[in-house]
Amino acid sequence: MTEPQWKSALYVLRGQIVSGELLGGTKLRASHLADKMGISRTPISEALIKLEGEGLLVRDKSGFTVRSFALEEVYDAIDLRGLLEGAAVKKAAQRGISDTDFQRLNQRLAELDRVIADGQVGEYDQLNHDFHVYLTALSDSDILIAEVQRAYRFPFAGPSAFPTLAADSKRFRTSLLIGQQHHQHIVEAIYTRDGARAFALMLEHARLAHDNVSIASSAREFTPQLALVKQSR
Amino acid sequence: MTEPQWKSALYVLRGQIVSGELLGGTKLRASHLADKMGISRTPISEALIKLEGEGLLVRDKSGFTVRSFALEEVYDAIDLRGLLEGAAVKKAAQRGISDTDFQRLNQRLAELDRVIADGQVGEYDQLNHDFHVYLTALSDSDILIAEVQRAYRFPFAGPSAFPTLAADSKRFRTSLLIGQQHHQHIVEAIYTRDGARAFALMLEHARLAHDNVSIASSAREFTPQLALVKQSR
DNA sequence: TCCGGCTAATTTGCATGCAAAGCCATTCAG
DNA sequence: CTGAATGGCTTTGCATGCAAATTAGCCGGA
Repeated sequence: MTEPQWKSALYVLRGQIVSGELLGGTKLRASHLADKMGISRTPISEALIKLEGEGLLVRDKSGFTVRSFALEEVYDAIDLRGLLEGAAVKKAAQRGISDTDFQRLNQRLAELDRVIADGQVGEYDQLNHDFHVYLTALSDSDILIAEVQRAYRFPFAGPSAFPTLAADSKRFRTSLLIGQQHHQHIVEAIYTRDGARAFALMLEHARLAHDNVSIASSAREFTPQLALVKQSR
Repeated sequence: MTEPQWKSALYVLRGQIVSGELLGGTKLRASHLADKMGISRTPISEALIKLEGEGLLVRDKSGFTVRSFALEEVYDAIDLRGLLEGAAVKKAAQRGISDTDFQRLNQRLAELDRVIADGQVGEYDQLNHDFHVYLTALSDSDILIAEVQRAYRFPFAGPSAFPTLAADSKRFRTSLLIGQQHHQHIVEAIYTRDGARAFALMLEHARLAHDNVSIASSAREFTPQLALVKQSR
C-alpha cells in the first residue's frame, strides 16, 4: 500500500456517502474522522476538500456537511450525465471511429447481451459501466472525458447505479433490454457518423435511469443509497 | 479581511494562471509559494488541491504543475460551456419564466445594446457575464448552475474571456453584434417556451467564441492569456 | 560531449501544537 | 416559562517539525 493516506480516506468517505451510510446533513468532523481512521487530520482535510469539489459535501462556516439531494436534483444529475455522454458520442461520431474500435464495441455489446440473457446482474453492472467509459473515451476529448467521470459521482447518476434493485423488478429487467437496444443504436449511429442521432439516443438512454430512480423510490426501504435524498412530503 | 487565507491564495493563484502569468508546465511548489505569500504551506495546499479539482493544475508524483491546454482543448472547453448553458436555457424555457424575469432580461438586453453602441468594452464584458449568469440561474437547477460556473473557469471558456482584444479588431466588433442578436433570440425562445431553439442558439452563441480564440491566436503576442495554450507545431 | 550514478539540498506528506472561533448547555433576567 | 447571556468544551485554521522521497548538482567514465 504505497497509496497516500488522503486517497484512501477519500475512497472510504466517498463510498460511505454514496452508499447512504452517511446520511445527508451529517456533519463531518476532521478530528473525529482522523482518530476513527487512525491517521492525522491533514490527509482527512484533503479528502474533505476534494469531496466538496465533487459536490458531495458542503462547507459552511465551520465544517463540512454531507449534502442532501432533492429528488429533482437526482434527475438533474442523471440528465447532466446524459448530456455530457451525449456530447461525447456526438463528437466521436463526427470524428469517425476506426474499424477496430467498431469491432471492440460490438464485442462488448455481445458480452452485454450474454449477461443480460443469463441474468448475471453483477457482471452486467460492471460491463455496462465499462461500455459507457469506452464510448466516452471515443470522443478523444480529455475535457469531456473528465467531466463525464465527474458526473458519474453524483448519487445515482452513474451508468450503473442500481445494483440492489437487481433481479426483482420486472420493469427493471425490461429497462435493461431497452437500454441494450439504445446501446446498439448508439454504436450504429457513431459508426455511420450520425452525430445528432447518437446525441439524441444518449439523452434518451440516460432518461431510462429516471425510471429506475422512481422504482427505487417506491421501495425506499430496500435502497439504502436513497438516504442521501431528501424525503419530499 | 476576515477571509480565510486559503481563499485569498486560491484567488491569487487562479488569477495568475488564467491570466497567463504562470506558464503552462510551471511547477508550483507549496513551500516556495508559502513564503512568497507570507503564509504557511497549509492554506497554500488547500488552494492547490482546489485548483486541481478545477482542472487548472495537474498533480503528478510529487507536486502540482500548471496544466497547459492544446488549442483543441480550448475549443472543447468553450463548447462544454455552451452545452451546459444550453441545457440551462432549455430547462428554463420548458419550465417557463415569470413576466418579471422576462422584463429584467429585456432590461439587461437594452443595457447591453447601449454599451455596445457606445463601445464601452469593459462595461460590456461585465454586463455580458452577468447576463449569462442570470440566464443560467433561470434553469432553477443548482447542479446545472454549479457546473456552468465550473465551466467558466477553463481558460477562455468564460462568456467574457477576451477583454484585451477589445476595440481593435473589426471582426471582434461584428461578433459582438451577432452575439447580441443571439442574446435577443435566446430570450425570445425562452419566453415562448421553445426549449429546443434556446438550446440550439446557445450552442451557436458559444461557437462565436471560437472566432475570438483564433483572432487572439493570430495576434498571440498581444494576448498574454494564450501562454497557457500549447503552441502547436 | 554525453551519460550514469552518487550525494546534498529541497520538497512533499503527514503529525501535531496552539490560538481563535463556533457550539452547547446551563444559568439568569424578564 | 421563554429567551438571552455566559462559560466551558470542541473543532477548525494555520504554523511548524520531521522523515521519506524526489530533484538537482556534480563528478567520473565512455
